[in-house]
Amino acid sequence: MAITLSDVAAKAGVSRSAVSRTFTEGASVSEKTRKKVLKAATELGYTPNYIARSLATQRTQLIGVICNNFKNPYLLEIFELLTSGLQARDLRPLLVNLTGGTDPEESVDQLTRYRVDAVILASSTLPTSFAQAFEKAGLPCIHLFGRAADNNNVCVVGINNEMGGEIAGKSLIEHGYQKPAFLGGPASATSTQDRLKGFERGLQNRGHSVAFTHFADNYSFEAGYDAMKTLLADRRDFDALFCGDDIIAMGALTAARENGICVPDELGLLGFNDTEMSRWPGVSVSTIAQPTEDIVRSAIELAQTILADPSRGAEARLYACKLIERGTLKPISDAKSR
Amino acid sequence: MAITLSDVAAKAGVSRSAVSRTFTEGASVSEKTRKKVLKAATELGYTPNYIARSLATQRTQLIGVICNNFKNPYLLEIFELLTSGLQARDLRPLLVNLTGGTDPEESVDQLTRYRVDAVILASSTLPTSFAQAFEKAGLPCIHLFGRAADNNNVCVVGINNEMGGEIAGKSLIEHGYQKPAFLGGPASATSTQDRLKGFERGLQNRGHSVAFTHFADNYSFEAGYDAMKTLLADRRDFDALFCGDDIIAMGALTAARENGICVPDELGLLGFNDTEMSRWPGVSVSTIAQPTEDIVRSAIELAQTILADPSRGAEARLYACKLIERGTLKPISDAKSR
DNA sequence: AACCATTTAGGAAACGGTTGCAAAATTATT
DNA sequence: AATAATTTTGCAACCGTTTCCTAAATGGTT
Repeated sequence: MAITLSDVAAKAGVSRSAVSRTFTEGASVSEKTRKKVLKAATELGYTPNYIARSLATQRTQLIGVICNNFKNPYLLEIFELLTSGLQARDLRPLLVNLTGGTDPEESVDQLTRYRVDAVILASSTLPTSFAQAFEKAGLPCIHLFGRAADNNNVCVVGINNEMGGEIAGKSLIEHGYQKPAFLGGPASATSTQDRLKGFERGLQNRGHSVAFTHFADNYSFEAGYDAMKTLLADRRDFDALFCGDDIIAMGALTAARENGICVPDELGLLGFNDTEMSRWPGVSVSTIAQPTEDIVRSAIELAQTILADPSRGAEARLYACKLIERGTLKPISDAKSR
Repeated sequence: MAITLSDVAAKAGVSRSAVSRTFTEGASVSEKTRKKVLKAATELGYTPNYIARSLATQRTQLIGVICNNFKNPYLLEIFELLTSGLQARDLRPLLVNLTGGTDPEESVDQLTRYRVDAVILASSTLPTSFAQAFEKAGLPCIHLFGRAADNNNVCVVGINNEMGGEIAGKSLIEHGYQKPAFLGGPASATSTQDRLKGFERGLQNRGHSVAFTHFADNYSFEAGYDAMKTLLADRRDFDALFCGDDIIAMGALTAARENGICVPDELGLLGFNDTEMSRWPGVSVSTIAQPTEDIVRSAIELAQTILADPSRGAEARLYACKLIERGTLKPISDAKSR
């Protein structure tokens, strides 16, 4: 039923090689035969079979994309960039959802079977060992938003989370808060760990320290909301909260308002990621922005580079992040801070 | 470098067929050879090559998934269900992002090249002609949340949008609103068109009519917010608003509050989809729920059924939807309505 | 017109599996 | 123990491409 190369070759009166070449970028065919082939191909309605091609070329143009948090709208922004970026380069995303069973072996197998050219790990909560499992299996892996440990051999594209935390700490103090606390994502997430570390440093540099640390169960509204409720029920003493993600900040903000707490006067709130939601009128949470677009683009480019030259070593590309001031921070006091 | 079937066969001292059979569900191999093969395979670290297998079997186990609105968090809920549902059945989603250039031909080509077994069109805004383009190309297509036109030959799994609209109309009246208006998604979306139709009918049945209709540019917070701002600036006369989606309702709600309008007393608000966000404390928008989980599961099952029996005709599976009462509708007046 | 340098074309062997078929091995039946 | 029925095995062809290699065609020089 399906039209193949041979059908086109027969109809055009040329060899199969000739047909193959017309559909291969940069192959040598005369203008005359190309015309003939193209004509026959459109008449027959031929579409090249990339599965067969992949078998012959040992390249699938498939990129495995691994995700594990579908509760965070930020993922959607990443998806949008990732999918459009990949397909603009003639690559196709093959999705793996890790929610539920987080077994590296299983997902490695899934993707190896399809011989994906590379894997993009789109998660800040997975340990570096996860990415290494892919490398070990011979799959080039790029850990998007991962931690750039110095001893490992896997590519990372993201930000310096410690720096992000430091900026957060510095900013809260500058905006006149005295007892800043930390509400991270899950304690096991490297992003949370690193942001906390930087946060502590940022506060110490200014002679302060973190009031307390608390971890939400995951990066979601609900987790942020519940965590804040707990903090308030426990009557914890704090006047500012650095949250591990905008969605957590959003949950915390809602809980705070429900308890009649005035943001930003009684409580300063800082999120992370500068998601679209944080910009919404009526929400307007101040946040630490990472250049998501640059990061995703860079990751895709890096993937291509590695494919072109597999001997290339691992590389970390870390971008700077910056404070975005919105409604959940009180204005910097006229004292000569800064 | 990569281990192949032949390597395993050689090591195990059996034929290539024997190895193939051990890795094929339900093929005939003796326990003895299976053991030998498995042993050799694990020692060598063999992983079957699904690309090669696909070429031989004419089945890729790939399902094309097409999306076009990454601004709506509802999509994330769908993704979660879709990806986990597919991989539970040993199918893999191959993503196509339609945002930007919405060219059917192009995406048909992309997916035909990879010989996906079927296509799931996850969008309520695309015309039915889009789905038909896939069918014409020989790709079984399931239009998730699509319109079930009676004359077409493509599968649809979703809800009866007219019925959803009718429930909305009925509910607004029952809750005591007098001048209900309609704020849909883009006017070109079949879901919006059908919901409007049902809405009008629902109102008429109770002796009312729609105050006016307005269409947001797309299914997004921003579009809902902007639309509401326009309506308010124009001093439109309405006391209830049926929105085409929760995210639009959310934008509208925010705009209304900014203008000091009291919801639900001065303005009733009704969303659609019962998204997680609509349940958030502090948001709590009343909404029309569709059984998303059932719908997605059903779509996947239908895909499998069609694959098993390609001669099967098109089929529409429409689910009922229902009102979820939350904070944006005033309580039903003690008058004897209902 | 004869020669050489370049392009272009075709044949055939991969790529890594599956599967129909016939032969071999096993098990069941008498 | 011989035979029949059944299961297991291996061979070889095939799935739809690419690509190396050699041969043919083309074009440019003298």
